[in-house]
Amino acid sequence: MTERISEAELEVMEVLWREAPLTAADVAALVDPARGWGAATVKTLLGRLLAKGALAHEEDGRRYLYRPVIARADHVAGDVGRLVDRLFGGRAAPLVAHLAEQQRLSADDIAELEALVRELKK
Amino acid sequence: MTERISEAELEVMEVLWREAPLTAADVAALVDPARGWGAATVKTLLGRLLAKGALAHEEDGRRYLYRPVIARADHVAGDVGRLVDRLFGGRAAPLVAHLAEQQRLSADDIAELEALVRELKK
DNA sequence: CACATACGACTACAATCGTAAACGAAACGG
DNA sequence: CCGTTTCGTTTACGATTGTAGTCGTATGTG
Repeated sequence: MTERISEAELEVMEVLWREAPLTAADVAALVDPARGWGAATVKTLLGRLLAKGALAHEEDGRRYLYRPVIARADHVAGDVGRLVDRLFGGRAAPLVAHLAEQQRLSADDIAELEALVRELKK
Repeated sequence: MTERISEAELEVMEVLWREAPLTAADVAALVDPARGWGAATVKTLLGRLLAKGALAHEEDGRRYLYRPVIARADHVAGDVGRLVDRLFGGRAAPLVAHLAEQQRLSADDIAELEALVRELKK
């Protein structure tokens, strides 16, 4: 469960977080076509994710139905946490400041942020 | 310049972003002791960073003085950008919301954020 | 029932990464 | 001047990652 999920593996997880359980063929059909993956590649990734404990499978006749074991939010938290530790000394505020500087915040985002801050202050 | 910098390599970059130029020995002496790296490991990493174009070196007698070619802010922007794309659909606001939910924002952070929002709104 | 097919398991293989050791040349110390 | 230390360069080697291919078997099809 503490195993890291690679970039390519994440693509597979995203599919299963969106909808599960699915067969390998289903997953292959649903991954971003831009990846250009064949069925074999998806099968490899499913196998690795099983080994990592990120997925579980239940038998359905002669094939498997895959479902996520870890929640997306948990994965995201781990990834974000590592980034914050690595680049921002473990503090979140500097990350927000960075986002602001990079103009990655639209007017809507800022409005949203404002509401968020109001909420947090309570 | 567009080459990715790995986790271990980043440790070396951090030293040189803090102070440069430095010799390989200096860098080895300044990396986080928790890494437990020998001089050889640091030399490998410096070599790889040179190959990636993240560092440059100038001769100083028979050894080199290393200095960053890419700015820390640029690296951070790239890393954060990739994370935002990968996990938050390219939008920064959901990341901030995530940080809030994870209680990764202290009271001070929130105050800082508030000031930031006020600034952004102008 | 024979054969094509669909599946999962196993194998492959180059690139990157983490972590060094080996080697060769230059320089310093005595 | 000769051995020792110091550098940078080259080589090493297992783990992970990206991207499949192969193989054996269960299955559906005619």
